[in-house]
Amino acid sequence: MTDVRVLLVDDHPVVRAGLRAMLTEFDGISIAAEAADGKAALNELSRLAMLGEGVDVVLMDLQMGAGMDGVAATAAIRKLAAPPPVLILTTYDTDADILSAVEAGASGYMLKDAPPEQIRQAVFAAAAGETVLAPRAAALLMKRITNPGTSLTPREVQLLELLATGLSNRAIAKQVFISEATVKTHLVHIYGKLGVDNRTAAIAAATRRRIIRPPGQAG
Amino acid sequence: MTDVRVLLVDDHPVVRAGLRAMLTEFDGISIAAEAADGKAALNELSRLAMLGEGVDVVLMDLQMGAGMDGVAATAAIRKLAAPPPVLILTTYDTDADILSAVEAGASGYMLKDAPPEQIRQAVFAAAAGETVLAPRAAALLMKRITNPGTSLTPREVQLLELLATGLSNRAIAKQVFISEATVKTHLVHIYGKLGVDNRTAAIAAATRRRIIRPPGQAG
DNA sequence: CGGAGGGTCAATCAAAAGGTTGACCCCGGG
DNA sequence: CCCGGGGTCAACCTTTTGATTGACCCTCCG
Repeated sequence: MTDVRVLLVDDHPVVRAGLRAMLTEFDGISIAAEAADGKAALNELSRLAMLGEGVDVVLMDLQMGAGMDGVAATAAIRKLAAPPPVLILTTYDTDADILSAVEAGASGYMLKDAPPEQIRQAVFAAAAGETVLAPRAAALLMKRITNPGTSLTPREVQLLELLATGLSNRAIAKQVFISEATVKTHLVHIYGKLGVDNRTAAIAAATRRRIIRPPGQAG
Repeated sequence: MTDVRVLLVDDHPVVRAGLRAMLTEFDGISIAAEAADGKAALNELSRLAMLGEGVDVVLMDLQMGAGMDGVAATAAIRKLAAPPPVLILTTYDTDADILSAVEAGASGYMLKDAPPEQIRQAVFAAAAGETVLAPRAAALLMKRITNPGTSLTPREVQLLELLATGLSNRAIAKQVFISEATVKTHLVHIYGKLGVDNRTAAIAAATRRRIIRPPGQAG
């Protein structure tokens, strides 16, 4: 049986070097190519396809500073003709990260602090078409299925965004042409869903779960 | 001339492997040991010292999930008898990270997305007792010197960080062992310096100016 | 048709945050 | 030596926020 051919996608040269060193030490795994962002990954895939060299697993970081991010890249890869499984290997295990990765079609979700042996097993499992999830990722998905009623409505997300810009309840009310009382009602719902009890904690929680962009970030 | 002996401190096996692979490829650098957190780093230093094997540079990550974090570890190392220079190699370049690292006695501050050649040069520079700073870190420190009046004090930055995690004034007070009154005093100063009038706006302003990392991001 | 869920608003009370003033300590530099 | 900046704390008061309850109006869907 030939090696499992892996495409590394990570914007940090250090991390790529680490994965390369780690994975090439294992029998049965070889690095087909590397890419620093999502676009480069797609380029590599098509380049390798033209050479007749398949990729068995894409090892993808979610957080990438510039260019196409991991979620977009995963979604794009899954739209290819014969898409290889995408195994997410990232630093954070937040709800939004996990959910958006799974939604985008990832075959697995592992954390970078996992021991090498676990990463090795995950690569083989993904190559074999199996799904591999870090414990927290698995737990989250279970919880989502059993208890789907906890997601924020578009309106709540909108208020959350305004909240994060530093506006007061009154200012938010004026901004969206509702009363301050209604703003309060929404905030209570938001706090409940996020499991917090004040606005700054809501911003922190929503930012961490990538429900909203970090305050003050353009876009 | 013998190799520059480096102690790697990072909680991610992948990153350690990457740095090891990257650095050992350069002439004149060898890896003395590795550690997954601050405590382990101190242990390694004392172990190597007993063997008569010095360490020329400690390459330290700031963000480490469990155990002693990078700042505490740096401070602890600088208190040793013949402390090796500590070169911070981290993901973020916020004011808070930079300032606390420099205060703790770091000899340099580099970002993980720096090209390998820059990291190599930084290691040699640190080993030679020089100070190496990423552009943003250098700019921040220059600004501190030329214009200290309008910038936040370390204490204020510290409170700002806690603020951004969603803590109440009382919770912040307990966290840093001061009274709630003092927290309020600091916040008033912070609002004045940032030109805002409430805590959420302060978080937004501080995040936008990269004084603090976005709320909820690991650190 | 009749809920269910989302959005709107109000009244009320309790808690937290914000603004102001004044005070004390410590340290480093003119 | 004294002054200023940073850090600490207190008392007081105003404003904002949070919690609770109850209500009305939509629209979508079984």
